[in-house]
Amino acid sequence: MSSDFIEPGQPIHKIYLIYSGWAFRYRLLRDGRKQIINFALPGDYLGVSFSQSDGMRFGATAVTDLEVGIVSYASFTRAFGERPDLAIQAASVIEREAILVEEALVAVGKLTARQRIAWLIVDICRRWRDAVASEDGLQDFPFTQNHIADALGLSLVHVNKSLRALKLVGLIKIEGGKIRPVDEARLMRFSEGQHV
Amino acid sequence: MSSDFIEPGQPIHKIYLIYSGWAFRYRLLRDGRKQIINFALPGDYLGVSFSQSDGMRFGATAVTDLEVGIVSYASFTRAFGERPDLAIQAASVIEREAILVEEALVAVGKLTARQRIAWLIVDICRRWRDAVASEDGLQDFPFTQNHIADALGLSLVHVNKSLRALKLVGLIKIEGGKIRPVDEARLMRFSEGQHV
DNA sequence: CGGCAGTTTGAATATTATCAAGGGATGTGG
DNA sequence: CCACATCCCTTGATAATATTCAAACTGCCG
Repeated sequence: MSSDFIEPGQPIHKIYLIYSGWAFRYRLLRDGRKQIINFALPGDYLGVSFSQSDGMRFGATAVTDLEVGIVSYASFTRAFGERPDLAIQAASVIEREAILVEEALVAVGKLTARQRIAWLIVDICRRWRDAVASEDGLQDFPFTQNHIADALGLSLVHVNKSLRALKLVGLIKIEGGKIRPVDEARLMRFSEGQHV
Repeated sequence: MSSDFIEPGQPIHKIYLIYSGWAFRYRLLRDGRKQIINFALPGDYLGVSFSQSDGMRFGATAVTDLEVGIVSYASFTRAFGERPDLAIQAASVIEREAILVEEALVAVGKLTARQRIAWLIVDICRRWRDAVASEDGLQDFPFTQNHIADALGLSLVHVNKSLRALKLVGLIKIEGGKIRPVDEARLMRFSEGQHV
């Protein structure tokens, strides 16, 4: 019961647009470990691609219940014949996602465990605000510590200890199992290595 | 004398196509460290983008002497009016690069230092072969250990020690300061965590 | 020759992973 | 309703991995 809706290696046939809920895109290693490439929230697309390949290079898993729009890959491709400007839209989608992945690479490559976690929380909150425009900010941080570990290149145990440390210094709260930033600006500065 | 030809933060005005030579794309952290996002070799584009932004999100540095083709961003944008199919080409360029970055994220997130280095060498060799089609394979691995460190999220010292370890077990050679794979298939298996 | 960029090494330290175990909440079948 | 399983979180101890610091060596070039 892995709630995958895209399986790595499967032929490409659909593009998904998330209406509500959370998901993530991941790649599998040969030994079964997974690296989460990015998290997807309402407004994000999954599966947009111009390159023919044997099958999906990644998998996608639902984290919560999900409402999605689905476009068959065939009609996606066909659409460019009639409305070539759509290609630019699609390219923008790919590019936006690529920028996210680049930022994840910087975080995983250069930041400490605590900074990475801070970065992820801030990034999720910012994207939630941009996409859903709730002035309240993010109500529920929907990921488990295991998700965080798989996304940030850390072990589950170390994620847990780092979260407690962040909580201890007052950068985050954990209420009812849910992570919340206390002061997002401060958390962001911390993730950028400035003293808090 | 940093040989940057794209400066982070500068307004976008040009797209580069590399004819010959090596370069890399990087992001700066606030404390001055840099994360190399990807290496670029002949046939690779730098600066292709559909999203308006205040300035380049990354910098690009020449590693060797470089021959490049340059297209102004204005004419790049204009071209889509006349030849909308070009948008698909450009999107493919962005997507291909995004795939590289995803693979780097997996390597940095999940592999040991030695495996990361092996992965990078194999990746560079493969792309060289695909782009330049020299049956000889890569003559010169053009990067310094510092470049490798900045690309893989490792310290210079650790890169050095890992390289010697790879040399010791016969996975690579270092001749005249140049790194070369001994057996690329074996190196690839090693980077994937299978016993060599 | 002197300087510079790149590489190499050892020692001490810090960060992170692994192993092992247990706790709390939730759900399901008997 | 209880017994059991499962998933997620938590903690401590130990080991592996990587960083930092300091120093020195190399080849090359002006």
